[in-house]
Amino acid sequence: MTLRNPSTKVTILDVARLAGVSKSTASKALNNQNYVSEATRQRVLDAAQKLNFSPNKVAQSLKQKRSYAIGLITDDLEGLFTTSMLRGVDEAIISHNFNVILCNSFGDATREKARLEMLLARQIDGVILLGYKVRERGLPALVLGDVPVVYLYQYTVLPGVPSVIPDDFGGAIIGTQHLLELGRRRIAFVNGPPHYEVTHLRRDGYRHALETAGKPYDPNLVFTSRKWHQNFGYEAGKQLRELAELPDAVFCASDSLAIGVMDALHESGHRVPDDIAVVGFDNRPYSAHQRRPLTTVALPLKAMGVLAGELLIDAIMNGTHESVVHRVPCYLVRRESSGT
Amino acid sequence: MTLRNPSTKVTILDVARLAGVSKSTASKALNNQNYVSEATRQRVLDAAQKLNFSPNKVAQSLKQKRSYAIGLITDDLEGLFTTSMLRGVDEAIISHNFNVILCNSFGDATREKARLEMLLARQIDGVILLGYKVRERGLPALVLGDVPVVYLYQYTVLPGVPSVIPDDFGGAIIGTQHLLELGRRRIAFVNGPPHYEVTHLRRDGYRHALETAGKPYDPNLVFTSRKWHQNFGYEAGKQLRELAELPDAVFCASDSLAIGVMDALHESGHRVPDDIAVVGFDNRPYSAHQRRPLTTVALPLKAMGVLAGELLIDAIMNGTHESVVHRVPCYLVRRESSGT
DNA sequence: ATCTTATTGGAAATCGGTTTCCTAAATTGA
DNA sequence: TCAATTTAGGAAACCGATTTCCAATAAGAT
Repeated sequence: MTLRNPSTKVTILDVARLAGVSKSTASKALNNQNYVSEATRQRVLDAAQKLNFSPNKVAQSLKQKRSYAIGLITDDLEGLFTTSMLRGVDEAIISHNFNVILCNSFGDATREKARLEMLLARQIDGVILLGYKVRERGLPALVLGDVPVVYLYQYTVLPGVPSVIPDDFGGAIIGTQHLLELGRRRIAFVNGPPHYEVTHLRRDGYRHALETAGKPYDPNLVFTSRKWHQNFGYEAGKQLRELAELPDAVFCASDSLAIGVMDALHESGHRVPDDIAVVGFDNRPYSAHQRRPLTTVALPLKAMGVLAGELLIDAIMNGTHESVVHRVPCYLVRRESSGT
Repeated sequence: MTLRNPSTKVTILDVARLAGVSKSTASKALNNQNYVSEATRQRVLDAAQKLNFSPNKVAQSLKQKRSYAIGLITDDLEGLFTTSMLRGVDEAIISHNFNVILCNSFGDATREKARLEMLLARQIDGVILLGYKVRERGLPALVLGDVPVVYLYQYTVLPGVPSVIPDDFGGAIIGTQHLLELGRRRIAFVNGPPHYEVTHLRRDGYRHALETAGKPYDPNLVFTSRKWHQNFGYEAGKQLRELAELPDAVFCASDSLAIGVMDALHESGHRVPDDIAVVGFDNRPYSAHQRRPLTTVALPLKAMGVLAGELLIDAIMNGTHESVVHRVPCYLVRRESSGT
């Protein structure tokens, strides 16, 4: 495709000439500035329209020292969660006429530094650092000037830098309460590996919801699997079904674990949700398409992206930096595995 | 984070002054141009180093009329496939010192046009259109000037525009041959909805591989499901297990279908892969974590992204536009569901 | 009718680089 | 030794906008 498009080459000078005014007047008219009469403004606007004029953003950036672009560095572009957040960020900032410049650092500190430097050379107005892995603290401070930063899906201890993460504790409460409201009495909990912080938060939420409802927290009903994989959920499910008295519900710290648990229950002839209700956590895309579609506590990924984008825009426009950790509430997605 | 970073504000003039030369000489020295003595070049380089100088890309872009940025518009940022391709693109172009500006069009033509115009205003050097949905042909031609375009994961009929798609036909041959090589004789095929082009390509590949091996193509062994979901694979699996003589292998047109099929087989006590081997198509992230990890024909998503990036860079640098459809070969991922 | 004060619009500077063009010095050739 | 050529480096134009500053005109006040 090499079709000539004249509009690409139209400059403000062409518009000015057609309107019979100077470059500066044209600029003022186009930017709704004062000191230009309504009549000439209209002439300029008409001329711009006629020529299909679109200002060269590069030239604008150079003069205004604002590029209307933000950099987004992720350490894992293949991650399942990344994209939803990306989409949220894009949605939030595009409405302010900003754009995202995307980079993948592969979680490598050297590469991350190189990307940051490249982004700064492009005069980006802000940065979102999206990632799972813990970033070496202080690194961005080394490179960044007065460019605001927001951490997404990750904590930071840097002063003046907000971070946006899911409210795992609250999410676990939502999941547990859902089961309680359905009238379930003995609710087991299948947790992920203990070296993740989320596992503690989710278990605490489960416990909190139980105790708030006046139910005792029974450690015998809590299972811990070594990994997040479905296979480990299957193992947990096998343990579960060997309990003297089968619980009437299981809350799992992830969808993959929940699917494994359902698999084990199905194998032993237990019916989901009739005999035992199952609720997961994360809202993975495939969870809707299980034989028994999975009720789950969804991570507010898109909302997190939107919030991160808005925080950044706010910091750029109004200079507001607060090192607050924003925990975005999770929400329940009801499907068949928990009954009705 | 509002730490002051002096390096951001260093201009080439500062470098020139420190080196005791003019702006123009400094520029020539930094860009390895002729007409500058080795001694002064060294002085300039040293000065630049000392001041930690990094040229303002915006200013460079303005003069050079090249932004070293490409636009990538996707119609589905949440799609599971998108990210791997994104990563490939990023990897390919970053090595040429280009960056990706990312936009989501949600498959909406109006929005896509708006994004394209914004990207063009940013003086991007090329565009990758990534998407599932069929794009209204001619649209980009309307907006784009002489900016090269590459279609990714999608055909185009536009002249001079290359597209990069997976080789579904070849992939189906690979999957079928794998089963043949394992000694399987009666190989069934579970296909997706017939209104997709891939379903025909994949079935044709299956058929081609069979016939090349001297095996007859038996329509009774071919099942067509109405949707791609796992549940529809489960239904196909139920039909399959009611055949008078059970096949010793099933090749499925997608991983989700394959997982449903395995589910049905497990339910009726058939063992995978002992009684019947199962191979999927797509290599979805979750396929590795099934109770019986799924052997599958992987879509070369990252490689496709890399190729698209390289084609675009080539078009930008050397002006090579060919409207070729590049079919990138799929590859086999061996796991337990097909045995060893 | 005259002086002041807003309005309006243009000339020129600016952003930070690259590139063209020109001059002075050094080198080469006859 | 002197003209012709190369080489090195600087002055200035340029990319395409915005923005400051200034001048001309119109409006308002006395």
